[in-house]
Amino acid sequence: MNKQVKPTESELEILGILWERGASTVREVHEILEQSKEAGYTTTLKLMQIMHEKGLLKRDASAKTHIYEASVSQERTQQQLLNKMIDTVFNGSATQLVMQALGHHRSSPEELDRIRQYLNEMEKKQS
Amino acid sequence: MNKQVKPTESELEILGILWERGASTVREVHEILEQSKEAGYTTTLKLMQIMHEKGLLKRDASAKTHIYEASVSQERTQQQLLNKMIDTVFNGSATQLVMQALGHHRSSPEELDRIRQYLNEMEKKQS
DNA sequence: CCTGTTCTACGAATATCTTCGTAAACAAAT
DNA sequence: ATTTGTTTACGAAGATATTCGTAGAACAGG
Repeated sequence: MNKQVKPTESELEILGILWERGASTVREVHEILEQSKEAGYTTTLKLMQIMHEKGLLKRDASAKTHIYEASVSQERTQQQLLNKMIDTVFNGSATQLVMQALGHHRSSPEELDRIRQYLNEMEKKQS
Repeated sequence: MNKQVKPTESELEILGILWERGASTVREVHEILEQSKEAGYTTTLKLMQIMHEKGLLKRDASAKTHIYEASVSQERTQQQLLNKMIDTVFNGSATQLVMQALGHHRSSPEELDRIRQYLNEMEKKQS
C-alpha cells in the first residue's frame, strides 16, 4: 500500500482544477486559480513543480510547454481527507459527519432520493 | 459575522480534547495528547497560549494554574471545515461527500435508519 | 538574424507552524 | 530558609509552506 502524500491547502486547489479539467498547462491552471485568488504566475508554476516532485502530479515535458495531470485520484484523496476529518473532528463517527453535512446544505429532493437509494443498497450488501 | 480563525492540525487535536473534556488545565490536555503523540509539555503550553491569542480558547487565569476552555463550538468548527472541503475537494456537492463517507465506513442498520429519518425531516421542512 | 513574448528552472525571501530550552514566579515539603 | 517541583512567559530555532524575482531557453513574427 503506497501511503499517499498529504496535499497542502494550495495543492488541493490545484488538484481540484486538474481533476475537473484533466491534463492542463500551468498557464491554464493559473488562469482559473486567479479568478478566486491573488497569485503570480511563477507561484503557480513553482507549486506545480513541487507537486510533481512529491508525486502528486505527472507531467509530459516533451514539448516546451509542459502538460500536467493529477497522478492521485480524486476519490482516493477524498477518502484520505474524510478519514482524517472524521477521526479528529467528528469523534470517529461518519454518521455524525453525514448529518452535519446534510443539515447545512440545501439538497434537492432528487439528491435526497439518491442518498436513500444508496442507503438501501448498502443495507443489502451488509447482511 | 465573526469570521472564524481556521485551526491548524495540532490545534484541532487540542480542541478535540477540550470539546470532550470541557475546561481543563494544560497538564490535563497534555497528558491525553501524549498518549497518541510525542510532545514536550512546553510545546503543548505554547500551543494553547497561541490558541488563546487567536481567540480559539478562553482561559481563567485567576489561579496560578490556568484553566482553558474552547471558545469555538465543535459544531461551528465542523461546519467550517466541511464547507471548505466540499468546496475544494468535492466539487461543491455535499451529496457527493455524503455518499463517499457512507461508502467506506461500516455503519450499523440503526445508524442508517437515523440518517433516513433525518432525510425525511429535511424534506418536510423544505416544502 | 533580431526582438519581444512565453516558458521553465533556480534560489531565496517571507510567512506560518511546531518544537523546545531557559528563566522567573509560586507553592509545598523538609 | 532552602530545596524541590510545577507552572507560566518568552524567545528563538527548526520545519514546512508560500511567494516571487531573475535568468536563460524556446519560440513566433517581422
